Amino acid sequence: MKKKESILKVATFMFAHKGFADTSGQELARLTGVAEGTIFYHFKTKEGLLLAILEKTRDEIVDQFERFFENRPFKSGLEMTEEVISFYLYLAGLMEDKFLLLHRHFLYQFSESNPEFRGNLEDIYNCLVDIFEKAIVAGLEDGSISKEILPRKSALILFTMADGLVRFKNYNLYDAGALFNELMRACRRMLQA
Amino acid sequence: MKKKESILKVATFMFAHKGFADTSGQELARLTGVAEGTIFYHFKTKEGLLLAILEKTRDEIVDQFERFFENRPFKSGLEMTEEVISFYLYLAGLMEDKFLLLHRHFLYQFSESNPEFRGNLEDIYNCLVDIFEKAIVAGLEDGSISKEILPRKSALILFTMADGLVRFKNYNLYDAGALFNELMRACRRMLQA
DNA sequence: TGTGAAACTGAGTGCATACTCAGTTTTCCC
DNA sequence: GGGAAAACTGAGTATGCACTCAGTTTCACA
Repeated sequence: MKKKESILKVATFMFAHKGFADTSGQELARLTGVAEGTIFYHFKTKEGLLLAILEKTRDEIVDQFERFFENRPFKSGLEMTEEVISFYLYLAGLMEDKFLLLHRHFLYQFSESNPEFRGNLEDIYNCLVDIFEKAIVAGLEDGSISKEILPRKSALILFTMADGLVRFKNYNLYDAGALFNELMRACRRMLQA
Repeated sequence: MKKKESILKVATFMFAHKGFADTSGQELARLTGVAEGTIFYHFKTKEGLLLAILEKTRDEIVDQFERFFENRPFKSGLEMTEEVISFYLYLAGLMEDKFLLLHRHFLYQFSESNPEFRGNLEDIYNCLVDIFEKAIVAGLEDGSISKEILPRKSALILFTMADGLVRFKNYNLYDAGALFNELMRACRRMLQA
C-alpha cells in the first residue's frame, strides 16, 4: 500500500508542475523509487493514474469544506463570505499542487471525452461555488449583504476573484500576498448593504 | 509567404486547444496542407513556432488597445473602467484561440527558462493591467471612483475578474454571457465614490 | 529566357514513450 | 512452515515523435 501512495504523491507534483504529456512513466518511477511496471500494476494507464489523483483531490476538498462549516460561528453573512474567501486561499496554499493541477487544461480535455473526469470536476466546482453562495444567502437573510446581490452569480464572481489570486501566486505573475487585503476590501464594497 | 501564415494560424489553434506536447508536426502539416519539412524550414523548432505565435499575439493585443484609446471619449473614469472591461471581453471573443493560448501553462514553463517568452508575456500583462490602472486613475481624478481605491492593486483585481469570466467561457464551466451584467454591477459597486 | 535564391518536399533517422509480461519477492492466513 | 494471492520487477516491444537533408519547384529579376 505504501508504494501506491508514493506514486500518487509524486505524480500529483509532476502532473501539476510539468503537465500530463511531459510526465513520463520512467521519470515518475525513478523519482518515486519503484519499478516502472509498478505504476501500471496499480493504475492500468497513465490516464487512470490521473483520474485517481483527481478523485483523491475531490475527496480532500469536499472534506475540508465540510469541516470548515462545523464548529465555526459566523457573526454575519458578510463576515462568513469573507471567511470563505480566506479559507479558500488558505486551502490553495495547503494543497498547492492539487490546486495547480486543477488549473491545468488537460483535465478539462479529458473531461470532454471521459465522464468520470467531468463528474469529479463538477463535484469540486459545485462544492466551492455552493459555499460562496451559502454565505451570500446568509448575508441576504441577516441584512449584512445588499438586496441587489444575486447569490449564484455573485458567488461565481467571488470565486473567480479568489481563484485569480491563486493563479497569480501559482504563475508567479504578481506578489499575491500583497493583494489579499485589497481583495477583501473589494469584496466588502461589492456586497455591503 | 502564404504557407508560413497558414502554419501560424493552424498551429495557434492546435496549441491552444490540444496543448504543446500533444500537437505533432505531422498532424500540423496535414491540417495546414504543407509538408512537415516546411514547418521546420520557417521555424527552426517547435518551440520557435510557439514563440512566433506569442510574438504575433503580443503585437495584436498591444495594437488593439492602442486603437481602443484613440477616437474614444469617456464621460468619466468609472465609465472608462467599465468600457475597458467590456473591451477586454470583446477582444477575448475576437481572439479566442490566442486568449486560450495565454491561459495555457506551458507558456509559463517556457518563460522560466527562455527570456523571450518571459518578455512577451510581461509585455502583454503590463499592457492589460496598465489600461485598467489608467482608467482607475482617471476615475480618481474626476471623482467618479472612491478615494479609498488603490489603482494598481485594484487594476489587478479587476483584471482577474474579467479574465475569470473569459476562463469560464473557454472551459465551458458556466454560461459566461449570463454573468456579464452582474460582473459590471459588481465593478461599479466596488469602485463607486 | 536564364539564373540564382528562396520556398518547399517527404522519406529517413534516432530517440523517447506507454505499456506488457514472464518471472520474483512479499504478505498473510491456516 | 506452507501455500496462495497480492505486490512488485525491469527488460522488451511497438509506436510516435521532432527534426534532418538531399533534392525539386517556384520566384524575382536581368
